[in-house]
Amino acid sequence: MVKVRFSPAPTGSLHIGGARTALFNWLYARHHAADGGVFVLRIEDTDVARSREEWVVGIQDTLRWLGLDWDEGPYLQSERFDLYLDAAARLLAQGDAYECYCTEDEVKERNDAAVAAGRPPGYDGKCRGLTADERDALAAEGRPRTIRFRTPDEGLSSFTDLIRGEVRVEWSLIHDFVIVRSTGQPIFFLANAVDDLDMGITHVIRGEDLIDSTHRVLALRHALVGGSEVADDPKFAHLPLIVDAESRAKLSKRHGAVALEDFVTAGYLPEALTNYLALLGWAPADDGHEVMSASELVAEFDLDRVTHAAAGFDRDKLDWLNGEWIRRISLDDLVARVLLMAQTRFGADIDVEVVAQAVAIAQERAATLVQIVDQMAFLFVDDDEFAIADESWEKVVGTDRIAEILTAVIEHVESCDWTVDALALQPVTEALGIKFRKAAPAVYAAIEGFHRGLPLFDSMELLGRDRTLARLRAAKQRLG
RNA sequence: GCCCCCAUCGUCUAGUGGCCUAGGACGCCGCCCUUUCAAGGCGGUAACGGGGAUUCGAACUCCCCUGGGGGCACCA
Repeated sequence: MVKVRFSPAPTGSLHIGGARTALFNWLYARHHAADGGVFVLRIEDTDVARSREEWVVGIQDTLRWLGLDWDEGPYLQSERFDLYLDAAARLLAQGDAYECYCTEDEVKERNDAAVAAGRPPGYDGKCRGLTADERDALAAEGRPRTIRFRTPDEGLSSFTDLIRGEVRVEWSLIHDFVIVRSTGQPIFFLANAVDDLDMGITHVIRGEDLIDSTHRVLALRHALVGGSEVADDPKFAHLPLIVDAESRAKLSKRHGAVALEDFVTAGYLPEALTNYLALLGWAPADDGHEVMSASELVAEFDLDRVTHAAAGFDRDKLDWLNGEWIRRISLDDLVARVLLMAQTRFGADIDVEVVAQAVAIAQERAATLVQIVDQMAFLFVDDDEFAIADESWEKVVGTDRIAEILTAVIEHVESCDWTVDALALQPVTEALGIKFRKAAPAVYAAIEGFHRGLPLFDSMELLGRDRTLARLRAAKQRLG
């Protein structure tokens, strides 16, 4: 039996790290389809103040875009508060939890004092031994009340991580923690423990940043179950974190895109993203083949090949993989994906046939969808709005004998029969004694607006003779 | 400060005591192809953090150091 869950907090859009966690869960579930292989989506929105409906929706959209379909859910923890509060009441009755009347500020103050005195921070257990009368008195003062879980004072907490092996820590280092806020809302640890139990989760696959919280969740689970039914504990697998390849620091906006949505708009394919993300912290047994489809990944994925060290996110390799995937999907498929972007950018009325032809040429050379759209832009810009990019114009002006070249090319295009053969410009510049490779950037820029882009023949054909001529003349005129 | 985790080319990684004069991929460099640039083909550069120990033999096992990361909330 295999049942996993991806449980994001809807406090922002799905980012690279979350997507990788979701992917590994999904891969694991699908790989173990024969054993049930259920993938659950659970939204952990217990922090009502920070959670937002739009993120709940956005995360699902992104998961769908990635092709990660779930079998159960989405469950919203905000709709299951009763369950958690019942559990808290039981823990209270069992004596595994107690009511705490310390305010947030007081706890913080005592914490700071402890640190200043060289003692470790953490709740000091002040309210642990409160009598019923003392509690009533504190409540009568109108003090806020939280519920804290009572952790053992000594001994060792340990669990076996599928990736890291035995993980142990001293209980004395884990202080009593809040499981129900003063607002009456449950906290992550509680909801997490209750739900994993209730939903019968068998494997918890998540980021390494959560490894230390595992002890607390497990203690809660055991208290809830009554005794330590360790045999029924889910198996844990903590994935290495994804960091910025350059700085080795946690991935953040400073290092470029981190939200999956940004990669969508930047023109990456879900096939490439899942492929790349899978390779971050995992490698197939035969690491000679890296371009892998989702189904290949599913077939080969397993937790025992997950690496241990933090993985650096390398945009260059993603770009390469994306190009590989652009070349692998069918032309029709690629056209469909590019069309939407192109229409948004150039207008809904653009000629689909022209788009299709441009895509066909770009497919074998581009790295991203945006690059493809960029490269066809010259076809959809009105001639009176067409302008050569500054960067390219500088190159043009810097070209030797540029006026001569443009003049010769214009004359040639005017007099040729506008057939593929007649479009050959190489002899034109060579008649001037100039190698075409020297003259090329200027001609490209004049016609495509950029000194790098689609092949010249095709571009001229797609543009048509009149517009080609108009642009060449405009470039010559701009030279003065 | 305390606790935990981690450590092979710039990056992702293969490697589980001899097959390693350490393999692949991205990047980078060079060449080829070429109506610019790309794409593609071919080739090259480049790593076991340091010190002990175990062993006939260590990238692989153990210890220490160093370095990096994570955690210690009424966030998740």
